[in-house]
Amino acid sequence: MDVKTLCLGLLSSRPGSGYDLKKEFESLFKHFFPAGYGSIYPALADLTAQGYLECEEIPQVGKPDRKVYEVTEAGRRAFAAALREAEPQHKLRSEFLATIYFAEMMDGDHLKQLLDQRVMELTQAIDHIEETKSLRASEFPAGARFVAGFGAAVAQAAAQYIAEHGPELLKETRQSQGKRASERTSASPAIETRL
Amino acid sequence: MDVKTLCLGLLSSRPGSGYDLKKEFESLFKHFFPAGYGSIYPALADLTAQGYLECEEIPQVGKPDRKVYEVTEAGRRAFAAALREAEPQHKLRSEFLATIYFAEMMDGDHLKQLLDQRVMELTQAIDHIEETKSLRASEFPAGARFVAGFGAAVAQAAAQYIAEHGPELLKETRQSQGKRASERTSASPAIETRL
DNA sequence: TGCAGCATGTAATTTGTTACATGATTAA
DNA sequence: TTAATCATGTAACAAATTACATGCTGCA
Repeated sequence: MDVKTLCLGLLSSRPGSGYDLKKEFESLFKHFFPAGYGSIYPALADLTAQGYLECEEIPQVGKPDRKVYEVTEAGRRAFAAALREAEPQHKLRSEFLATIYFAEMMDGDHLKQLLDQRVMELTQAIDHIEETKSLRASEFPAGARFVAGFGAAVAQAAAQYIAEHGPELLKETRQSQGKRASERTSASPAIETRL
Repeated sequence: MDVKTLCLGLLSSRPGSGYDLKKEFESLFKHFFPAGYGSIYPALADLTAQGYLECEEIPQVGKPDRKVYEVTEAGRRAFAAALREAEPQHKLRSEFLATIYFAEMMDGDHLKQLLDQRVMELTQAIDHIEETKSLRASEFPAGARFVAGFGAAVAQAAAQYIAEHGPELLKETRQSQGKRASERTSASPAIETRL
């Protein structure tokens, strides 16, 4: 399951352009399957070359022709097959957690800032989900509702965990900070930060 | 924050080989920052070339020399800087959610199987976290505890959500399945499944 | 006898991100 | 006048995954 397959799936409900798809990705998949133009446009070109999409070019003034893609019968079958076959992965790559793992090597202010930041992002994600739900209320099928609810529930749990355990972490690391400060060698300015 | 940086960070606590690091990744970062040998070995080579690590080769019989890496002072500073600079991302790519989004196009049995599978994986993840905690109880610093707790809390919430809302989803899609079956065109066998 | 664990690495491939390239319209 | 929206794409780059390549030891 990649961006290509997802484009095909979205176009199975209704035809649309690459630009439209990008917006769908933003509103529907933003938090668990983001995609940029750089993935979407090539995906559409590939799918068309494979005969899974057909493209109608609608001339426009002042902007590039709008290319509206529509699924072919073969495309529909291919997508159904992809859904059937899928052994769907759930891949997380969290620099946030990786950083926090090293909390004891960080200074307290920075750590606090990271935690606050993350809570804010989670809150925003929840708001975004609610917003999408209400904007699209009329056309929100069961799968979409489930997924949106899932995202909100998980984000809620994450935010709650940070709120509950963040202060504790801050306290614990501040103490080891103190210890470390006295052990500290000389100050070391101007370090390149990129490895 | 990439595999390279993380290797440096892990080696800041204690020296070790690529093989050792792989095991650390498995026990500590498995669920939010997995890494294979294919990323770790090149990372160690790069870090050594940059002067952030030093390598001691310990001859062994029957197996390749064990290469034990140790952080240099420059490496320590570089890692501290990386922690300071980081604007850590939290990236999720869930084929699972993407697939579920299209629940209505799937058959009920398959959908149920996907949900059950996911719950099982989440349960396993929670078990794995508990196991790691108890195995390493003695050397589990504040950051590690926070991260482990975070993972468990979020996985718990996810499993709970599926348990609570899965049946509902199954019911809703089974109905539209019925509708769809009557609308269905001809049977279509032997479809290539890879796009 | 066979598998898991120890131990290293390279190379090809896949996938996606970021930057580049262009340019009109409309609302604040 | 400045930013956002509409609208398309390519090319270079980054990063990680997968497959390949090798081979001993110890346990069941």
